[in-house]
Amino acid sequence: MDEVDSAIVHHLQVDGRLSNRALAEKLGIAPSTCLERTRLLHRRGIIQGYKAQVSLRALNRPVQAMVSAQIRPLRRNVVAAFEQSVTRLPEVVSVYTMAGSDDFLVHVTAQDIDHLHAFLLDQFTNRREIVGFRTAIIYQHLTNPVLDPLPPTDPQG
Amino acid sequence: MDEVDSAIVHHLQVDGRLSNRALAEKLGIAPSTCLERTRLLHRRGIIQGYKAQVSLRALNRPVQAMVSAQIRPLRRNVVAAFEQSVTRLPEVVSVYTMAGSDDFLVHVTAQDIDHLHAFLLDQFTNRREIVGFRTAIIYQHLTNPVLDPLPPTDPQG
DNA sequence: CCGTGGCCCGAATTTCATTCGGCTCAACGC
DNA sequence: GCGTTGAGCCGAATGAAATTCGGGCCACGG
Repeated sequence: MDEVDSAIVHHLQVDGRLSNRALAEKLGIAPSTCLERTRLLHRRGIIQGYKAQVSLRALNRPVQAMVSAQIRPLRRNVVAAFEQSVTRLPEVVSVYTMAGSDDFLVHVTAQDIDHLHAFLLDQFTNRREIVGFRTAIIYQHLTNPVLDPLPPTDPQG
Repeated sequence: MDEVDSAIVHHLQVDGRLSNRALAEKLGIAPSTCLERTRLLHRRGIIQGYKAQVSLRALNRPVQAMVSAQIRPLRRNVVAAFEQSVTRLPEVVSVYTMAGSDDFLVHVTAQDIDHLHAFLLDQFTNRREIVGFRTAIIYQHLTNPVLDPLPPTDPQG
């Protein structure tokens, strides 16, 4: 993971369909070298894959909310079952398993407020293990376009 | 946005580097047709781009946290400035602008707990507009691999 | 019945991915 | 000092893919 690797990762985060030749040219290395580097990044699990970014509006999902939930008992199998089943629901974008007063944050999307409400009644109110949840509407979700490696500095410095 | 378009979006969410030929074959259409469809999805803004998925461990960011913050005054320019500047910080993955008791949720990553603490002291404690924030550690972050269009059903049904 | 436009197709061309033999250089042992 | 070894890089050659484009099919409207 030298600086060439970092640059590859950086550029592929900006444009995941960048051609190998174009990438090589950006870095000032030969296409064959670039290909080998990139393949190694895959094999080492540093690049885990590529995904198209899709407009939530176009997917008929303009309403977003964050649901914080507490479940009991907090046993391994209960936690794992909750994570797995909730992640699979089509309305769910992602699930954060948390330390603190909430056990989970669930990012959900829906067609409109009515569907959001129906979803919560069907999927959260009904579950035995959920002892409480709160829903907060998301006005906007901004994402950092690129995550580069953080330098190994001293936190004091 | 017929079912062929949905299938294209679906497959490119699973594998953003799927070749046009392979995609065409999956859908049972000609490569030229598939290319035209896909280009239209780009032009209409339905597919917004492609991003490599990168291991946070490999980027030296094994620690994740969710920071909920309240800012005052809740004026348009203050809100926008906060969103913009925070999203740009390298430790920040994404920023949710919220309705409810918290104004923002900020997903942050750091090398370790010490760096997380230093980051919060530097970037949150110092800001005038932040009147309070709480930090919760994220044990795990699961993501739904695919977001398909939600059907236009009745929420009661 | 006869355009017209939307959508699709397949062949041709250009560009790209991938392979592979060879080069350089630094580290190592003798 | 000197040969060996291995890692990493390069560029030409080959095969595959992206892209273009002329044309076919079909539903629709006059």
